[in-house]
Amino acid sequence: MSPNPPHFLIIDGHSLVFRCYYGFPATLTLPNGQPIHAVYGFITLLFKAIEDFNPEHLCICFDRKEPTFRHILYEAYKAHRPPAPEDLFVQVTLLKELLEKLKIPVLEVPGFEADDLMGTLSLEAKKHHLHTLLMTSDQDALQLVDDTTSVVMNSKSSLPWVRFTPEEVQKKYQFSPIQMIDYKALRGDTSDNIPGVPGIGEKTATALITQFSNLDTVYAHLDQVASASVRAKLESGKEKAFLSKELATIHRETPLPIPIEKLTFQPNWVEIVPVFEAYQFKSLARKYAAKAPQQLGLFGDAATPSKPVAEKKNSRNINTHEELMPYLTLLQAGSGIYLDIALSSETAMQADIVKIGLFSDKMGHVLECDPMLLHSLKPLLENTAVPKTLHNAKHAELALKRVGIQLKGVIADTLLMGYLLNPGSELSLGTLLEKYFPEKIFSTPLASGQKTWALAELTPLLNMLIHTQKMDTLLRTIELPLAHVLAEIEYEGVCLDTGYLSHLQKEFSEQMHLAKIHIYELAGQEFNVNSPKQLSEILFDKLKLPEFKKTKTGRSTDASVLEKLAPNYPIANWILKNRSLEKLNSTYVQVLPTLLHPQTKRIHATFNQVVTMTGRLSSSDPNLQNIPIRTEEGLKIRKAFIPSSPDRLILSADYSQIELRILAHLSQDENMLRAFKNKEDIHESTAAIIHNIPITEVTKAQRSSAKAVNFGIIYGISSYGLSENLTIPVKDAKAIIENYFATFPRIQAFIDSTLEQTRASGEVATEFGRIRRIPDIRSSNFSLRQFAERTAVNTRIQGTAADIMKLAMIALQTELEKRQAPSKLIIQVHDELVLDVVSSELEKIKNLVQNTMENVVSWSIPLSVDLETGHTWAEIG
DNA sequence: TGAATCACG
DNA sequence: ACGTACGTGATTCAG
Repeated sequence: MSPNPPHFLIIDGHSLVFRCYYGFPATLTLPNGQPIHAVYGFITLLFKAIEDFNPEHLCICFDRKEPTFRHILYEAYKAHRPPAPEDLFVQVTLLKELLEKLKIPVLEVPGFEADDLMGTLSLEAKKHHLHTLLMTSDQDALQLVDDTTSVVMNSKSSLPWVRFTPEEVQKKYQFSPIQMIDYKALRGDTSDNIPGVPGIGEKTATALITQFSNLDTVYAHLDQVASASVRAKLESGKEKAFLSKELATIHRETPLPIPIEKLTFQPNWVEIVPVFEAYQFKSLARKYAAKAPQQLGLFGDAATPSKPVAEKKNSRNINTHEELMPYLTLLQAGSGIYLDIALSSETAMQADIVKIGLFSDKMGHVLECDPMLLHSLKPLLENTAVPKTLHNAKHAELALKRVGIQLKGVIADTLLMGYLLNPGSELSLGTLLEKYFPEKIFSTPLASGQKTWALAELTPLLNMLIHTQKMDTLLRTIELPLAHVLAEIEYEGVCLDTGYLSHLQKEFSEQMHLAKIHIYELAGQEFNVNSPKQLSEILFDKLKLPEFKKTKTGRSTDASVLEKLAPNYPIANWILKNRSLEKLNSTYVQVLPTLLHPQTKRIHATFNQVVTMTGRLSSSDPNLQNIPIRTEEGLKIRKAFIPSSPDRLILSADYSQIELRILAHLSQDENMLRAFKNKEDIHESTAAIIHNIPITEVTKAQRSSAKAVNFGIIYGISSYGLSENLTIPVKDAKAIIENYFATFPRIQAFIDSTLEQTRASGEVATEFGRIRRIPDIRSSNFSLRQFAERTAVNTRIQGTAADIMKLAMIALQTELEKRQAPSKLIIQVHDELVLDVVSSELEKIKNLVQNTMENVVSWSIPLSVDLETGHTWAEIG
């Protein structure tokens, strides 16, 4: 697909080759043994980019070894950078040779960096009415972004590239591209050895730029800087700041030895393919050999015509209301549609709908989306009687809901089907198509028109596979309805007390500063406490503290080690303190306010339904399932989560001991069943039974050890694991476990029969028929087999609990909708549901939530739910 | 990008 | 004799 205005693709050669050097396996070599993986990676990505962006102009820029004006300005520029590996240097030379053979324009100018060339070329491009794409992973280039210039970076996710427009830069960094320079001037850049203002970090720099907009204004209004310490740092670092600004500024007046008109590239495959073959780039040679006689086509290899090629003839674009109406009438009366809602970005809460693909009765259509057209589709999309099949209906539902359309009639979702059939694997539509129809040929990524066709191909097969594995009920009564519940939760979002968070930020920073003073004092020097490597050198080499634990690469400094050191060495305590604050600060305090949605001013996390191996949900951007609760400091973060208005409250409802209750039900252990029926404290009862004493005589230590064993059972117990957890000798742990199984023989039997079934079938299933394959259960490798055994036991319990929670969520959401209750579900944390409740209906909602959650199944044990209400999520009562 | 670390259930 | 608790996601450093 060619973008509308002609494009100029400019590549930062060293940046890309550096990435490829680390990003591609170093196994590829020339016949003489010379590694060539970085060259191969570079060429692969280059041609991928040419395919994706179809640029009219192209140029690869390289740095030169001669000093630049920056070195003259500042001796230390790029000084502390560790030298690149020798082998990388050789590959750069090989790459330049290859580029010459391929007739790809290369540009380098002595005394200037690739950045300066890119800046100059992009400016030049404007005069020629070209849009510029700068491909680099160097953040410095972001300062060049404007309305006709964007930066393209490699991405690990499903999309190969991320494109930064001015809006994207603003979103990510909170300031405009040009302010990037002022930001760097303050903050510095360790990798280039740009000093910045000493003591000013990422956070302060961002705050200053947001307040004052640029460096000059900061210094013109120093008196307005709130913090006295920051003001002092700015004053003493003024010279460095302005020097840094010069160093960070890309020079856009580089003399160009070649006119821009000459920097073009039209691939001549007949010439290029033999070059690939000579370098033994076999897959590239094969890929482009097919294209040698013709230009790049939508469906790739034309020598093997297959269904999509035929389908394409049946596909047409609809662009006007008049074209759409007769077709709509047909669809309303038809047997159902395959639907693809294409969005402008991955995040459905922010993206615009750009295209809609429809496929029915072997006819495919793609609508270029505008608000009018979308409105015409509303009756069809909201019609429950028109069955719809999508890939990721939750995503589509969310995007449509934002434009006032409530998607209804979803009867199948290939994403959810793929997940049930293969939890834990990659599930994009293209991947599924490749997996289930390896013989079909299609372009990657799938074009809009192909997506609905892929849905139509995949759905019958996936349905059949779901049916043969007896997961129809699981799909239709749990996963499909849950997708709707999650869409509602994500759409609703959560409110945040940002004023409180910025106050917390100050508090944490002060405490961290204090902790660092003590650490440096005790260590006798300053160092990066966040670097496990530097820390272990200080602790174990310099201070000669005892070593307790190793990691793959060195000596562990994790919390368990530091806790062992703490009684004798105060530095360990300060490090622990600093670490936990650093964690809370960087993961939550700093990040949460930046994730507020620009319109709703709420946090809209994603609740992912297709990630885990066990059937649990996961949450991301942000992860709302690991908001702190266990420590006093952590709990302060939970206080930032507040109801959406003053007349509302946060209601939290959590299942009490759901996993142990499931264990009691599955094992039918009489003692455990009785304890739950009698509403006893399960860990205390366990201790009483183990020691054969009355419950009233159980000591705290006995209870806590019984608790560890109970958890151990859920995790698939091992004597070593228990010994680590209780910090006791392995043989003591072993004795405890043996005694436990002697006392609870049914639990031993439950584990044994789980393993037996798993060994027989190679898979384990929850009570609702969710399947996880455990091939390693038959492994001859002891360690793998043991791991598989623990996994099998745990999955049966954890997965069943996840299924129960999902059922409860669906039942609850259904009832809330039926009542048109203003109270909303906002968060799920595995065994806990959080609601934003209108105070006036609090009692009604509390009853509803408790009854729904407790009665979702009627098994041998009662389910029990604890409710708590508060003005924040921190359970302040 | 992988390893180490740590937040949650 | 083996070598470790189960399931997630985010941040940081360093290559």
